[in-house]
Amino acid sequence: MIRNQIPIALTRFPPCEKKSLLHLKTLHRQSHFSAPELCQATNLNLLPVKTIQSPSYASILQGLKALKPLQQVHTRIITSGLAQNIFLSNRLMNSYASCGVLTVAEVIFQSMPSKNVVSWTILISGFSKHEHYLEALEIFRKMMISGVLPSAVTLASVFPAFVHLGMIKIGRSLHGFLIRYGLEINLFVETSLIDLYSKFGSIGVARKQFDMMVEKNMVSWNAIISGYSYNRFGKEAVQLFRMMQRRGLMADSITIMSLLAACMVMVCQQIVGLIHNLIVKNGFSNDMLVNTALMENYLKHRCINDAYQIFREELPVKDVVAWTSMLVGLSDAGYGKQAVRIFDEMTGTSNIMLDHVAFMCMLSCCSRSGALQRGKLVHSITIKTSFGDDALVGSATIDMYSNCGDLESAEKLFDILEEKDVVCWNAMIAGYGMQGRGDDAVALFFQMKCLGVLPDEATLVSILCACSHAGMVDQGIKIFDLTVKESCLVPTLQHYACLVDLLGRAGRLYDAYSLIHNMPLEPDAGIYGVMLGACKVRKNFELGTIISQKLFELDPDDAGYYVLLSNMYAAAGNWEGVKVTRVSMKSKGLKKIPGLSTIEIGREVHTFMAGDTDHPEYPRIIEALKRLITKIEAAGYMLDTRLVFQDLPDDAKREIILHHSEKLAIAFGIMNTKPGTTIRIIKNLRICDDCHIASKFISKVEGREIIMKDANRFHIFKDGICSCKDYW
DNA sequence: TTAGGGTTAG
Repeated sequence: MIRNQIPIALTRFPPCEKKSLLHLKTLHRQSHFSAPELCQATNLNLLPVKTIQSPSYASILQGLKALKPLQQVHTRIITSGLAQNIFLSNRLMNSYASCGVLTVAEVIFQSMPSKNVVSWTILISGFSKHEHYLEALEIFRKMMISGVLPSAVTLASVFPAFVHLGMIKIGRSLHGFLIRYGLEINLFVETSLIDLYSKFGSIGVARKQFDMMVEKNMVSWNAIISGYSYNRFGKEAVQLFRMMQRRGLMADSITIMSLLAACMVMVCQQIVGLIHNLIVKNGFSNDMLVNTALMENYLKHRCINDAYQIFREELPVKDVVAWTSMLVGLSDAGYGKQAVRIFDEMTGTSNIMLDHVAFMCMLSCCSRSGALQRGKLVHSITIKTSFGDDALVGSATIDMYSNCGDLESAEKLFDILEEKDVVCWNAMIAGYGMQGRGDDAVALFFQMKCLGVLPDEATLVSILCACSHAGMVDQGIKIFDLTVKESCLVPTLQHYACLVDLLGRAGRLYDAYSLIHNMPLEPDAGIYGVMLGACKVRKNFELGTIISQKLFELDPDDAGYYVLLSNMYAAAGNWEGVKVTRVSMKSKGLKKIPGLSTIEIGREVHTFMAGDTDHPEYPRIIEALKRLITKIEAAGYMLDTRLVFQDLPDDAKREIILHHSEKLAIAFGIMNTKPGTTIRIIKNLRICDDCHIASKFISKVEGREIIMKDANRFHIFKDGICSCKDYW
């Protein structure tokens, strides 16, 4: 209604521009007129230059957010000789900054004969809002040097920059500055401080700040709720939300996003449903961001149908984040096949603007599932879209090749990648490590250090694992000591677990045991688990029994440790021990994780489980496997029934061993690939001893290279020999 | 001033 009055208003106030513009300004506030429309309506170019005074320009500029009319007004201001006006220059800068044209804003700033605190603040806020944090801080620094006292608004504008750059000390000292100058009583500044402290992990200080605030608005409530979510205090975030509701405030989309982030760190599916109701009730069902976050929650809680419902129906327009979230969510929740479908849609259509995060996630999915062909496809797309030069995407690609066992491609890429970050080096070191190439891993580690790249926690894990798999005990210990001494790296439990593994695997069980007792950290179940594994490999059943007792005290609900102990008893022929362990496992309702082997044939990923007859080609696979076993038996393979850790008749044991998932996958691979083709298999657990022996024979009689990745490392079987040299 | 997807090991 009001919109229609504008042309009439113009005809009514033709020459008296000041009055008309003031009237237009009022109309503009009421009518939400867009800036270009308003500018056109004022018909600037038809009015004589001198008739427009600076307050009118200031009014026009206030609502101006489109570049073209802004440039027109700017030209007019210059020709009117008003360019030196500090008030108008500030407004101009503000408008250019809002349009994202920071360079012009900066030029105006530089050309101003005198600047006030508002001029500085506008420029700082402009850079900060457009995520140019370093530039924002540099201008702030110059402002302080020139002796201009920042206002509360200036500080509220620089705080986000400190937060994003993780500059905790300066942020805190500025808080002190605020108090000294009595600037802290400002809603904006106080809210910025809540965000600053919670992002720096001081949620208690943030909460104090929040409680102290006399005036609170929606944004302050959102800041503290998101602060709790960010610090993984899901329950507290929800509690504060309830408090907010009791004060009569309605949740906006930001509140809901923060609550959904809180649910991601809680194991409480019910709350997700409640928030879903809130979304519908408060009218956010069409919000893409809210829907994406809700979908992630359903995936996290494995409510896959609800997630699909949102993805397919509530998100008619999906951006790259929605696609990436769906892919990662499905993959993390263990829905591999569904994840592959999303993956294919992402690579198969040009409608999705893939970005570097999407590529990284896609490569990570391929890496985890060993899908080399799909990984190669993503690599080729990154090259075509010039994302290949990105250090982060490059790292993810190297990791994908390393994890899929294609070290040659990993090396090639590693050599040509110009910007190598620490993750790149880690991925390559881990790649060598997983294939037992300890010398190469160590050489690369020292090369990295020579080039000045600082090793991080993951580097140390990777290099220690590499030494462990290669049996390089002394070298590993030396690197551990050196790294801890030279860098500020504080070793974690994971690092000690690697050391225990390094010693234990090499048979130095008592050194490993003494390390557990003497290390500066309290040992956890993970460390004892590694130790138990070493006892099993080294057949030290006495020590193994002691360790397992400790383990069951610390983590009584992990089925893996029971299986390990039971297998150890079985290997020693202690069937009573096996029985007791199995019964105790059953009484706790614990189930062994089934062994799974996957193989990629063409673009299909096939998964096999021992004794699982679901595969459509199962009868053919079994026939092929039988023929294969006869062939390797003729070559000297002898099936060892002692490896079945259950008290069963020999025939039954033979059946079990013959139907292990690794063997099914190998037989299927041979059936479906041309002679001579390399067979790549991924197993989720440690490869079984019999399958290890059988694979060596198969590689020889079939003339095939078999690359098998198990939970620990790669085994490359060729001509009857395994790359691990039977040390794993 | 508050809010979405993030590569490395095990």
